[in-house]
Amino acid sequence: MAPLRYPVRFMSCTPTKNEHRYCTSLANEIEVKWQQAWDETNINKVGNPNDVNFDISKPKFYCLDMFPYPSGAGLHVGHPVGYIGSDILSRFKRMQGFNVLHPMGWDAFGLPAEQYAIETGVHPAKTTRKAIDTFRGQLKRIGFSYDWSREFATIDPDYYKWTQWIWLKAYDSWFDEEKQKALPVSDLVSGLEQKKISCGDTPWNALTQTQQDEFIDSKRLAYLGEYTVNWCPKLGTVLANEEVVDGRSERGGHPVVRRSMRQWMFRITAYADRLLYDLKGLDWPESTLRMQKDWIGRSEGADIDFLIDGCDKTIRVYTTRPDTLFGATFMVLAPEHPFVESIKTPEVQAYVEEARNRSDVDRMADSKEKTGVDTGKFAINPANGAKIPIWIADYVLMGYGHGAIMAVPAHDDRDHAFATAHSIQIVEVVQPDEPCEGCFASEGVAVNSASEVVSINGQQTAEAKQTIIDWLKTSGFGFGKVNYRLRDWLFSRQRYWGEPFPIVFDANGKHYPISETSLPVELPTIDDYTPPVSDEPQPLLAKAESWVHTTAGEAGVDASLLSPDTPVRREVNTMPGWAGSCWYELRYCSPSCETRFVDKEAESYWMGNGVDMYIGGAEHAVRHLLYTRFWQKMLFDLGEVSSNEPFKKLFHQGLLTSFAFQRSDKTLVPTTEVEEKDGKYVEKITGEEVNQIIAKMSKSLKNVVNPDDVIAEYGADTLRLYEMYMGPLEASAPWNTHDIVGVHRFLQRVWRLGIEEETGELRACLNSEPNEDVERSLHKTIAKVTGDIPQLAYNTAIASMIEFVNSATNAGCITTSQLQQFIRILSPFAPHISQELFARLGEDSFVCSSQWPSFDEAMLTASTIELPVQIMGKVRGKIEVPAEATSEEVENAALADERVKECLEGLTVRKIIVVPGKIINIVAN
RNA sequence: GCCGAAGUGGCGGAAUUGGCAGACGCGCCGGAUUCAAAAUCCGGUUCCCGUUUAGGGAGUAUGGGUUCGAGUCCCAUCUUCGGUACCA
Repeated sequence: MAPLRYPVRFMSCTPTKNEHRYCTSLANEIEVKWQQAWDETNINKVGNPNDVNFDISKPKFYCLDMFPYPSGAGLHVGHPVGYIGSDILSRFKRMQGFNVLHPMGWDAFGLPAEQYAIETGVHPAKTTRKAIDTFRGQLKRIGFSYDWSREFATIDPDYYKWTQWIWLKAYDSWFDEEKQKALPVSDLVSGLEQKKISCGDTPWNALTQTQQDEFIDSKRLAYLGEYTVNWCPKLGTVLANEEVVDGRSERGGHPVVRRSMRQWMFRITAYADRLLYDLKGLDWPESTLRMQKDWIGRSEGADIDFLIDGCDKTIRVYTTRPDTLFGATFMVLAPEHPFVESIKTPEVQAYVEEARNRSDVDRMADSKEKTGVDTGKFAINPANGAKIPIWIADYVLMGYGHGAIMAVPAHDDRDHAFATAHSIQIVEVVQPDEPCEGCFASEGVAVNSASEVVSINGQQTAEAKQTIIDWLKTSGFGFGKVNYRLRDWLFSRQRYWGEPFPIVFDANGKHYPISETSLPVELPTIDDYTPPVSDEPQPLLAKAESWVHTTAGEAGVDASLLSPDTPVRREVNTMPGWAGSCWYELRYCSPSCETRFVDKEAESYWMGNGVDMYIGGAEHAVRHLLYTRFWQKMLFDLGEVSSNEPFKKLFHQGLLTSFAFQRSDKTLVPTTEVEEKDGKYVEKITGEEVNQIIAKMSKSLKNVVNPDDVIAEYGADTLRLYEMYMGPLEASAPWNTHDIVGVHRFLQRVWRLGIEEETGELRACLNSEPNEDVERSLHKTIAKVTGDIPQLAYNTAIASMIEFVNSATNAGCITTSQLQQFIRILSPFAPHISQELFARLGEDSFVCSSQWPSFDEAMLTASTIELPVQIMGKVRGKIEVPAEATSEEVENAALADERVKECLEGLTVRKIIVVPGKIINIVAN
């Protein structure tokens, strides 16, 4: 029975008495020694513009990793992939003379710690701090060159003080549509007072104080809005759509009700256009730009008002196809549409009730089957006066457009399915240019689209749209409209473990901000983390009663807003997990600044045109990046930061996968329950054959590899090298324990280039004359690595270094200077072994502070080159020519070649193609 | 369904603008070293035919096309992965 190939580990070297070989124990010894030395000398600490010894004339490079959520389980080998990538780039840039900002911190608010607190009563801060210590220890052992003096966690009061401060900024700002930017609320008020800004039909000074407050509140970038949530009274919490299955909580199966709650929102939709437009200037992966565009979802169309038959009300719909107005044979309202309340028939009420308690996910799950109910009411098509029935159906969503549509069954798949299911009339109004099957939803020529008031017959779709929009405008039935899929951002969470909102409510429910000087609003400690069971949504924080109920003065509300002894109630919702990660890239510039969220000068130096390289997983391609961009733009508008976009260049590292095993019914078998038999994988217990598949590393699959184990086995340098050698950094690749030994052997050969293994002394031949081939190979390798690193093409850079070491090994000698240069290009990848060899070669300084080697262009080309000769596209021979040979000389040399002559016998040469330096192709028949 | 990315040896992968397909590593095979093993070193390793050699043929998911020449460009199809999900 063969042993299982995975996850059994292989010893890199058998325990040996030879302590001078680069084996497990020596690697670990070297690594720990230098890590301590780097720590003690603060070698990776970088200053700021105003610090002494800071050379501001050097170019800057801000290289940022997406900071991790420190889970209790610690790191697995997938975590460091991106970090190794950014570390290599940072080290390379330092050696090239850049000031490099390369920080690390912790995205530390999060659900797991709160869940754990609920189960065990341990304060989330305690759990989280412990996890951070574990993570930090693991990261340090990999030898990353982070400037640890800049480390912080989002749960630090010193940090979330400023998260709260930024939120207050948003609360105190509004979006000026005309100027397309955020401005302080005070500008809005003075604009209203000076009548430069209108607040509707009633003049500003005729409004009551309450009306004025309401108007202002309706303009704030951070505002209170109504939002439908999944409330689970039993769990005492709001659940995400995916956590609700069939109207019950996924965990525990408790009933979930959908209800509207007043919650803090961000007016991100105001920035939709800018968030979309500014994508143009970003050096980001194309796929991520695409996803951001789709998420924002800009569309052009028209708002159209339909009169209701028999009353003077109208219902507004949004459509991207105003040209199909004549084909609108019915109207559909979302169940939550305000007009629905006025319809009291039992069928409608039953349908609405049922739809309300279906989550969005459920509604979409059975999207094939279109349910709905007829209201019995009619709307009037403004184009032709036709009476069309009004239906209610949950395929129309309240959250998009106006929650109402004009249904054109002939030219929309969903409307078509609905009309077919409910036997509603279908009228064709667009003719395809070429005949087609089924429902025709694209562009063509308008037909059946004429009435006394407007006609578009014969017009192409684009023209027809414009005609209808123009007519809508003149007739007053509507207007052209740009719409977005993006919605305002729900920023309240009914959790304990998050940033508290710096705001309080008086007895009337009116809100007052806490003054800047009283920040941070710290989380109170509570004894019991079990959520309150209640029908009325009550976040966990509500349990801290003495904290919640306080006075304006105690809470820190400015006395000019509210008298200090006024009783107030604190906001008991907290901010979502995204909050802390929306501006952390700014804080790293000056993490201990006490007077500002970021020191102005440090910010403009490091963030001048955004982060130069941001590396992280594609799973954050939409939300984190969009939210951070939004905060950045807000702060930019308010003059707080110098850059309009936070991340100039973005890179996604690939997912590190691992082997897992699947039964024939596709259920998964833990790796430990599988063994290899005659080249097949079988489940130990049953003996059944299982399939080897590639899957994410996860606890449940028991296929997680811990970096600590790999380091104990091979050392951190080998781990780093292996993870970078697996394939392109952006691609996913399966972890294969087998392959690690390859790069470990490479390091052993590197070691042997300099060190006599028997004695541990430097090799005698280091003082010999340089070998010409080795010298050429070195220059080629320096050129290759220098070119590959900025592109993060580490796998090919490593391959070329392996080639160099192989050729130097074969040559039998290398000079001190050659080895020293090679060590410098190796050092970003394998910093420890490089440092050790660097020191042994007699250098006092650190290799990471040395200069990046240069190469001689002239050494890259050989004096003679070998060219393949093709005849009719097949290689038939090779010729050797001087590198500078002319096409004619090359041609003659090719025709003179014996082997070529042989192959050309009996053929007539028609044409000869010479590609200089590449190939010769002879066309003959 | 829609959008995006990708399909290359036994495996991970290389091939910068169309120019010697399979660099480099793993594994495997053979050899050296060793009492033996491990480790290390050297050589070989896409497949098929040719007993060896010389050589020949096929080959980058599939089927077509453009070109002197295609992994690379164009069209169609299939598969896998990721994102998204009735957005009117």
